[in-house]
Amino acid sequence: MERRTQQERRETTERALLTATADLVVESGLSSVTLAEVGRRAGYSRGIVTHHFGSKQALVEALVTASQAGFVPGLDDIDPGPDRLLALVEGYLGAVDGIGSLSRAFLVLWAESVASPDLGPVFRERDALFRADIAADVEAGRAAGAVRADVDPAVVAAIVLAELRGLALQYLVAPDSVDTAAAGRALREHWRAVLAP
Amino acid sequence: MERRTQQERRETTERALLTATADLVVESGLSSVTLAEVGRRAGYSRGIVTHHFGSKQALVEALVTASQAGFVPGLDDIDPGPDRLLALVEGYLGAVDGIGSLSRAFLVLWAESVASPDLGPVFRERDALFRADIAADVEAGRAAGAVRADVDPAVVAAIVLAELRGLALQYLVAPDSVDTAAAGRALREHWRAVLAP
Amino acid sequence: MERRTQQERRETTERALLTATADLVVESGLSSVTLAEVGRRAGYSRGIVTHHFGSKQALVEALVTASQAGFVPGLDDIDPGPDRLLALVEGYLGAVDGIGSLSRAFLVLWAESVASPDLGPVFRERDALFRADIAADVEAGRAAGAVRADVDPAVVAAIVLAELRGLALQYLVAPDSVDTAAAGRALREHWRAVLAP
Amino acid sequence: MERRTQQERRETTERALLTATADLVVESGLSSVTLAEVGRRAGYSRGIVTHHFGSKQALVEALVTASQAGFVPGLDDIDPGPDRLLALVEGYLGAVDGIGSLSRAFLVLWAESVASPDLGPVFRERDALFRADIAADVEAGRAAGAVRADVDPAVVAAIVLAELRGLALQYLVAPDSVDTAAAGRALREHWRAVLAP
DNA sequence: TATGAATGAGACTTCATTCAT
DNA sequence: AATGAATGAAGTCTCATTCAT
Repeated sequence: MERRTQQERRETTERALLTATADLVVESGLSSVTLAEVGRRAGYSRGIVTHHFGSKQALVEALVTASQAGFVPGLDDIDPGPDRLLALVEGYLGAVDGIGSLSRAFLVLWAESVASPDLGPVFRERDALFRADIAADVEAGRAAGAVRADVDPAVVAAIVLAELRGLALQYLVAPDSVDTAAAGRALREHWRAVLAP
Repeated sequence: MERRTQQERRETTERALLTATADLVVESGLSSVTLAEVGRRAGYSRGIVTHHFGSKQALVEALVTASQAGFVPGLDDIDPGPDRLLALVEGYLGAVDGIGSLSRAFLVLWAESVASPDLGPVFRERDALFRADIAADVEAGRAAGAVRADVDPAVVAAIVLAELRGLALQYLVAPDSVDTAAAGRALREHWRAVLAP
Repeated sequence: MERRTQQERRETTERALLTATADLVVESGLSSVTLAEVGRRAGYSRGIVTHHFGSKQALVEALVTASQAGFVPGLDDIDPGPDRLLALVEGYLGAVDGIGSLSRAFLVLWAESVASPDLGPVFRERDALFRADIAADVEAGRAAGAVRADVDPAVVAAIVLAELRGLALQYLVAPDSVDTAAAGRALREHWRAVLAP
Repeated sequence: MERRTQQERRETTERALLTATADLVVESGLSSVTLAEVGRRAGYSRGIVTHHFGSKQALVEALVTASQAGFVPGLDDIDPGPDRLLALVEGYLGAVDGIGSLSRAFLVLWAESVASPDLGPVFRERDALFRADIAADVEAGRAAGAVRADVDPAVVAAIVLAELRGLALQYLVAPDSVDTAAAGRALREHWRAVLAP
């Protein structure tokens, strides 16, 4: 046992608890995760979660926050427009098979949020932001003449969101059933062709 | 009050219980549905569900079975091939805004099955069948020269499944956020263009 | 086991639960009463209290209500005035050594309500009513010339309340330390002498 | 910041902790006082109480001891007899509205001790001493011919204890409901009249 | 001296299930 | 067929206590 400051101990423990929670969420869903099991999985006691987060609700909120990091690096460096959309599609699906616990948990929580009064609002808002970004890409393309005038940005946004989350979930629950990288390349071509003037 | 046979009374009650369960699943998710609440919502007492179905597990299984009816009528009359795929895409998304309680519950259960050891296998299998049907359409089209040779049927199947379920769920949780009928028409055009030789 | 209606079963059980709760409150105080122990003491299971009352709070409220019956019979037949006050004092203290579980629990709850945000308001209100009744007796006596003009009804009321509850509690916690019947007779004489014009 | 010895710092902290405990006891009762809240209220951390007192039990014992100081100054200078009793009654009730945290906590603890296996014995013993003092005053008066022969010292003692504690508690929970100073003067007159030969 | 991380016993509550009515 | 009384397993949360910093 090394000497560590209280601050370090706290951070180490909380990270371990979030990771354990993420793993359990992916394995069996949020509602069947128990605080005792999270503590045990993280290598601590039954009461550790309450000690650190105060309640299950607060643990889940911390997990949602921690899991929200987008997993396409470098995307923010690209200006809004069709190229950014194409990079997002291929990048997202290309990264799916290497994502960590937290990102896997994000996908599961997104699915479970569909009928959850607690999670619902959070993910509704996040989906709206996601769609707004994509719609902005389409709008920018139309304004620059790089995208056909008759495509509806809102419809494109909804379809892309459906494709990315839907494929990622299929891969998550049955990795052998779908080649996400190939799907990413295919979708890049689709959208390139469909959006081109 | 008409006279009815015992059989009829039983069926009426069970249908009411399944509908009540479906509504509750859509409202707040399967895990927060309680047998007492199902009975109350259906207009009966706390014990009615156990009396009819024996256990919660049996109720859920009955709901899953009852909710599985595909909601694109007439699809079985079309021969496998790209036309059937196009009809499915447009028909599915065109029907989304009019589906009943049971079909809405199916979508929610599908989402919740992602991390559920109980529901998971059932929906995994159903997804596989869905993809197989779509892949068969693509294969048939390739064999007949009506589809480009370089499209991968499995990739198309996974993408279409993602699009349909993903858009339906977006509509379910936020009806104002997506125009499913427009998305259906757009996707029909996409696939027509992408699959054409 | 006799046959009984559901209604009878429910009433029998609830009465048993309230009595068990009262006994436990007298023995060790409200805050150390557990629902499991109440169930066990009443001859039922751990979960029976929640089944019948829904929560500990509701059980306590039911106990407070059930324990509030005044324990001086026939007092309501006497008109307001000093005679009623004298009858109350002697009757109350004469009855103390024969009171049942519920009335004993009432005394304990009154004592515990002193610093309890939950019980406090209920007993504050009840004390106010008690004092109002006594003050009314004094007022009526003054109006009729049967009580000295210079006694303050509010002061008398507060003192009588203090005497009755204070003596009853002393008897409850240490029956050998105080002869409540003798105290009742003595107080009757005190008040007769003090109130007389 | 003055320099102080370790001893002084320790005493300052412990006094702050006892005062904080007393305030919390008055506000919401002993059983809902938590060590963490005591520490916080006193301006320290969660662990401070354990650090100084070792356990909750020890804290409570220290509070009971510290709160026991009688609050009628000068009483010990009067010889046993009816005059001392009269001075006690009027002095006690005259001082009630100015007592500090610790004395308020004493009253609350006395009430809560009614059904507390822990506190009970301590306060039983203290009540017995209190009654013995009063009974001694009555006895002394009878021996000196200053008190009627037919009064029972034990009965007087129990009644006086009931009156003082009962009125003090009424004032504590509802200061507007009782004028303790007026009650003190009234009771002094009562007892003077009742005890006189 | 003081803080606060970690533990675990024990409480309340929910809820599927069993069974008498 | 239907009700609802009773059970008990399992979860969340509180909190005194121990111990590292």
